[in-house]
Amino acid sequence: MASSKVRRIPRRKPTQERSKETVRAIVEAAARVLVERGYGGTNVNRVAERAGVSVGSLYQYFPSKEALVAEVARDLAARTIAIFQDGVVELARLPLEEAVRGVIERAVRALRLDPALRDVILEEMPTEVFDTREFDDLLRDALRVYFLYGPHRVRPKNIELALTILRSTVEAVARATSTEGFDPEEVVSELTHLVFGYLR
Amino acid sequence: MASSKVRRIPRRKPTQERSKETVRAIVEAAARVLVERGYGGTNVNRVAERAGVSVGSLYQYFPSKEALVAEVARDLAARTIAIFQDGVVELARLPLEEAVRGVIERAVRALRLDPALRDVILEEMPTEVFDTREFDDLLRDALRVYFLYGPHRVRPKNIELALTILRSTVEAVARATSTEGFDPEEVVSELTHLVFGYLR
Amino acid sequence: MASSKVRRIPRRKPTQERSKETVRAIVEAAARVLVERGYGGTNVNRVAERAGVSVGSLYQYFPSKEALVAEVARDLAARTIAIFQDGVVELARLPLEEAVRGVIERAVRALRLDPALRDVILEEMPTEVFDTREFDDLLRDALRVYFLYGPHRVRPKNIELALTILRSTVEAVARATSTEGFDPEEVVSELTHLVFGYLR
Amino acid sequence: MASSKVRRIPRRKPTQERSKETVRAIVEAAARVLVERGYGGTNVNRVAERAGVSVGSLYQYFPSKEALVAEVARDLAARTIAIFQDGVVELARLPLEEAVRGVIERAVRALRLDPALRDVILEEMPTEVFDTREFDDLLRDALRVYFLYGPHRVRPKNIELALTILRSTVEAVARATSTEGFDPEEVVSELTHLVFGYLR
DNA sequence: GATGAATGAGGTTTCATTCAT
DNA sequence: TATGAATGAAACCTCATTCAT
Repeated sequence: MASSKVRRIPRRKPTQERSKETVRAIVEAAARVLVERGYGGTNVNRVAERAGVSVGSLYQYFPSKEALVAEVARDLAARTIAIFQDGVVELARLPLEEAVRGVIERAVRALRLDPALRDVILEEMPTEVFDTREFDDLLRDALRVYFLYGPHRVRPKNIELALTILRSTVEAVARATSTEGFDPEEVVSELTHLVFGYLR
Repeated sequence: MASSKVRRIPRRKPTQERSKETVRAIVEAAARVLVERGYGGTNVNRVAERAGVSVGSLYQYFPSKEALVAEVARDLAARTIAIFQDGVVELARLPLEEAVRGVIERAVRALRLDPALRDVILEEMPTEVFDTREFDDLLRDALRVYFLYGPHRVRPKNIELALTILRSTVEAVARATSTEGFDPEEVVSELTHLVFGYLR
Repeated sequence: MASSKVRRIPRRKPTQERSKETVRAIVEAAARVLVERGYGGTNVNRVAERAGVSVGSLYQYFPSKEALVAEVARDLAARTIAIFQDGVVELARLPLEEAVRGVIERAVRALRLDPALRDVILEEMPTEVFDTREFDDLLRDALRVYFLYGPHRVRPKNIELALTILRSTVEAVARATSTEGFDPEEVVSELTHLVFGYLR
Repeated sequence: MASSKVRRIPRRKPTQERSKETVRAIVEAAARVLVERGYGGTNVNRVAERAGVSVGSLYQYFPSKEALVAEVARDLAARTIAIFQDGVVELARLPLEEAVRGVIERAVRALRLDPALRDVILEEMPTEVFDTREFDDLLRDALRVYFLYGPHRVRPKNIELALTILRSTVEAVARATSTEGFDPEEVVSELTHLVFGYLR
């Protein structure tokens, strides 16, 4: 039970160049170890060794093992969101159907970032450490535009259910097709079909 | 990672009545502890105590902790599959669209079984311990009938991709709507819409 | 032939017996290590090794290092109090002056129990771990009888101050004379003089 | 432990003004941290931070943690002794009884200096770090005058025992009455009574 | 001189597993 | 068969100390 007693927020902001490098090395090492050995096979000594620093250094920047893996998760989430949001402003100018397709496209591209690490984070990490709500909400909100701007054309009555269905569908399909050898463009096309087919 | 060194198959088949009861008590206790404390908070002593037996007894039936949690997962999978397959014979006689709806209905009903335990198993348990491929394949195969019996009506060209999409969609939606307060009938309706909308 | 069926070796040591022995061995080992290496030089591995058990066993009976040293302190306190209270009933029948002398005698005898361990406990152990209030209060109460039963003969006006003075004096003197080579009988005589000289 | 391997004497004498300030800041910070967190909760990083200097600077003036806390203890002892010895010359001119009272008065006043810090030093600090013998001897010597200058009036035969008793009594009472709300003048009066009552 | 990042030995604690009874 | 005391490897974390900048 690592639940509530453990600090999960970085102890200090690294101000100097050397520190930043060390922090980056630690987080990267942690990500690699997580992918290679799974959550259970990851321990702070292994991470420190892999990062080429001492455990002491690791603990100078992360107050606990949980804080470290949380940072790895936070980092992946941030990069995921960055991809998702890249060029999202331009979508507003496009016709609605292209906008939705743009949202799906970005979701698929974003979730193709480091699927192995994502798997470890989502499937092995204790739930308390990190939750994916931020990206989920973002995706939900992005899909919501369809309902807001074209409500007359939408078939589903229960909007909340429809949003839950669409959000989980897009995410699940994007993830399910990220590890195996599917062509992302094709996936986006099919997902767009799926979404419009559902709404009409 | 204790992955490959550990036996995951029960040491012996319990033949006597008393043994069966003990095994059942242990597996149930393990399931409850897993839900209550998460994978990390579950240990064999806790499970044994909860089951009202000694650790020694536990190890008489399960050669390792991994074997025990694998059994919990296997048990949930078996019960899930049982629900899914219940009345599946009758579906063969129905018109295709009703058959598909029947498949979705069963999938939704099956995945509504013990969602809390399912979450722990899918989201916290080391991947090696158990994989869900069995149910995944079953669902995939069930949906495949649609392609086999009515290929002329199906829009997607890439059958494997389509199957992957449908399988992950049905499962994701069923799970996403199982913990929150959605009406299963409505979920089935919407999912059916989704599937047919996608295929046409 | 009754001979050969008779067990000559006990089938088992009663399990509670075994545990008690282990606990006793651990507490005793801890006391010895504390005396030999001081509080800072005491660690659970050292204690376990000295007790001839594993760390695991130690943690089966004591949830933390603190709990262990607290038990050592508690144990010494209990033995101290036992000596102090031994024959205290008889004192009630004696003339008051002899009763007071009896109290002092018992205090001196009690505080001569394991002075080296007492020193470590009182002078190196974090205050939170254990406080000596129990014995202090006992001694204070015992001396109080003098004030209750012979108030007319007592000089001090401020009873609380007088009790604080007497209690700390008796304890300090008993401890100061326990490690060096003073004759306990002489110490008791002198302390009795001190107390009566103070009160008159 | 670490007792004998560690330097306990300052690395260098601070000759410059700035250095002296730094040293003072460090010692004061250490004293405050010791009082606030106890011996176990005190570490050099915490002290350095509190003093507003870097650990590196701290180690420029104190070769080890032990040397630092020893300096804190030494400092308190020096200040204690300074108070005790203040005006001690005048006592020589007074009648013996007033001289003894003067000694007691000074002891009580001296031991009322920073009782919280004194408690930490005496009750939590490893014995090797610092011993209180200096002040003890001073007090013992001061009380000895009574025996030297007026031996005919003294009741106790065993002078060493009597000195041990008086020294430990005065110190224990002074300390026991320093933290609670007792009037120092009253304490001095009572202690004087105690001493004379004992000697006669 | 001053800084504070880095070190790593050493401490506490957990828990899967064994085995004598 | 059942028990549960015992084991000990392995994990997490701290903090006195050093040293490049």
